[in-house]
Parts: sequence; C-alpha cells; structure tokens
Amino acid sequence: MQTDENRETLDHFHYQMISEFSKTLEMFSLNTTESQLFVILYLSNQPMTLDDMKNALGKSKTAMSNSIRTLLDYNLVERVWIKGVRKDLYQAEKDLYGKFMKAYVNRWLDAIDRQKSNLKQIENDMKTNQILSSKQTEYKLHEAIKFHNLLEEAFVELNKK
Amino acid sequence: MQTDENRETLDHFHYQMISEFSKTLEMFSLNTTESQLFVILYLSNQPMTLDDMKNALGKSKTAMSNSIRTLLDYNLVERVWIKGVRKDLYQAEKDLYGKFMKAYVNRWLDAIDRQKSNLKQIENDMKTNQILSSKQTEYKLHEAIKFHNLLEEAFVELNKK
DNA sequence: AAGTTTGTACAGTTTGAACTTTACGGACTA
DNA sequence: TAGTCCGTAAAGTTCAAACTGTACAAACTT
Repeated sequence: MQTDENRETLDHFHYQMISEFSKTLEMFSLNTTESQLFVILYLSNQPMTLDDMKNALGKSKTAMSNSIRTLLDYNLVERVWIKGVRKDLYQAEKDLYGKFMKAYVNRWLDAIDRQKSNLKQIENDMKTNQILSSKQTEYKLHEAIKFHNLLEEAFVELNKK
Repeated sequence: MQTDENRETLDHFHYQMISEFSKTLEMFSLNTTESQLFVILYLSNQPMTLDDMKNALGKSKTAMSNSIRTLLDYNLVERVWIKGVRKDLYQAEKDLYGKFMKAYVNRWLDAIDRQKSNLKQIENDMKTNQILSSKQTEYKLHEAIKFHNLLEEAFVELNKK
C-alpha cells in the first residue's frame, strides 16, 4: 500500500531525475520539452498517451504532439498498440545508450558530410576560377576539409561500439 | 597586383567558406557569431583587432568583444602582442582539430560528470529514504547512471586520439 | 447520420538569446 | 593635467524558438 507521504517523496525523486537526466539529453540537440518527455517515458512502467504526458509535464497537448514526433523521428520512442485503447500510446525505446548514440551520431555525420560537400564544391569552383594570390585561401580551405574528414572519422568510430 | 574583379571573387569565396565552415563549428555549442568569428580569424593571414572583426562581420564591437572572450575561454583563439600596436590582437590557434576536440569534449565531459554526480546523489537519498515500491524507479535511476558512464567512456576515447 | 473523441495544422503570444547603443574606467599621450 | 583611445559593463531592443488556444479532418460510436 502506498501512503500519501510516500507518493509525495517518490514524486520528488521523479522531479529530480527528470530535471537532471534531461540536462544530459539536451546536449544531444534535443530541446527542453523533448528531453523531459523522453525521461518521463523512460521512467514510466506503462506506455503513455498524449494526455498522460500533458499532465505529467503540465504543458499543452500540441507541445506533446510535436515533441513526440521529433522523438519518433530520432527513433528514440516508439508507438505501441494495445487492444481496446483508442488513443496513441508511446514508450521509450530500450537500449538507451545505443539508440541515443545512433540517433545523435547519424545526425551529426549527415550535417558534417553536407558541409564537407559544400566546401569541396567551393574548392572546385576556386580551382576553375584561378584567381591570383588565393594560394593562402586555397590552403586554408583544404585544411578545413581535412578537419571535416577527421571529425567524420571520429564520429564514425563513436558509432561502432 | 590585385584587380577589383579578383578582390570581389575572392571575397565571394570567403563568404562561402565562412558560411559553410561556421555551420560545422556551430555544432560544437558555439553560437553563430562565435563560429563566424573563428572562421574569419582562421582565414586571416594576420592577427586581427576587434575593429577588424567588427568590419569583417558587420556587427558591433561589443559583440566581438564578448564572442572573442568565449573563444579565448575555449582556448580556440589566442591574444598576440606586436610591438607598437596598441589594440589587442587575436589569432586562431593552430591545430584546428586537436584544439576543437579538446575544447568540445572537455566541456561535455564536465557537464556529463556534473549530472552524473547529481544522479548519484539522488540515488543515495533514495536509499536513505527507503520508500516502498520504488524498486522500479531505483532500477531506472541506476540505468541512467550507467548511461552517463558509457557516455563518459565514449567521449574520453574521442579525446585520446 | 449525428455526435464524440483524438491528433495535428495554424495563427497568435510569450520569452530568452543575441545584438546595439550608451556609458565608463583604465591606459596611454601631449 | 586634460584629452584621446580602447575594451567591457549595463541597459534597452529585436527577433526567432517555443508554447498556447482554436479549429478542423479523420476515425470511431451510437
């Protein structure tokens, strides 16, 4: 049986966990709500509906709807179906670390790759254009591309484990 | 000698490089101005003053002053002294990749460690408090701490290279 | 078919980060 | 000593991200 005092203390611990844990998740380019939402789902024993989340975080249903779709995009949360329940149900993916790393690292790699391509394009344009006294710039550009390559290598490595 | 046309085309390439390269730097928790500023310094042959930067980016001197101090904090930029020059001069650190990784990874590790400590504190408090039916929460909390440990390991690894 | 319920699109509002302007103390100069 | 220049602190402004409330389409119920 659960006393009121227990309930309160437990809630208090939940608050603290949400508060601290979500700070870490925010470092993975998730915003505050998305992070808190994930922690809430992570701590919950059962899948939750948008209304559950709304009550848990004290924010609008629209905010929940938007954030949950971001989390779905990142593959950090999944929709589950339970017979007889009409509302959509969501739960946090297992394998916290793996999913996070994958989601995060892949987004990074995509972005780095995009910028690297653009820099290479600039490099080509410069060569075609052959401007005087651009040796210094060409060199720096080349260095910048190398920088992107190193970043890519490091992050690919991070994902392998 | 440099023709006007050359000058313009070169500027155009500079713009593009600043635009693209700074996007990558922004992923390292630098804001737009800090990133652009770093690229400007990186591309420059000589050290620059606050006024030079101001002109290069078309923003206020205060903005430059603030951003440059952030970059100094992160050890991505250094102040240099040249005899006879009264204004402060700054230049980008060499070893682009190494400095960046160090700056970035260390900030991350600091943050992760802080949150891990806080979670551990909560864990202790929970054990002391001994609430009924908190087994589930205790387990999740433990998992969250493990998650932080894995993150730390991964990022420490990233820094070793 | 009419009436609910649920999730999301959209428009308007709030809030905080980033920026600018102004002000000022300290360092140099004549 | 008075005057100038430089960097930064402080206060006010701007703008985009995040949030809310409203409206609506689709799915379901009776």
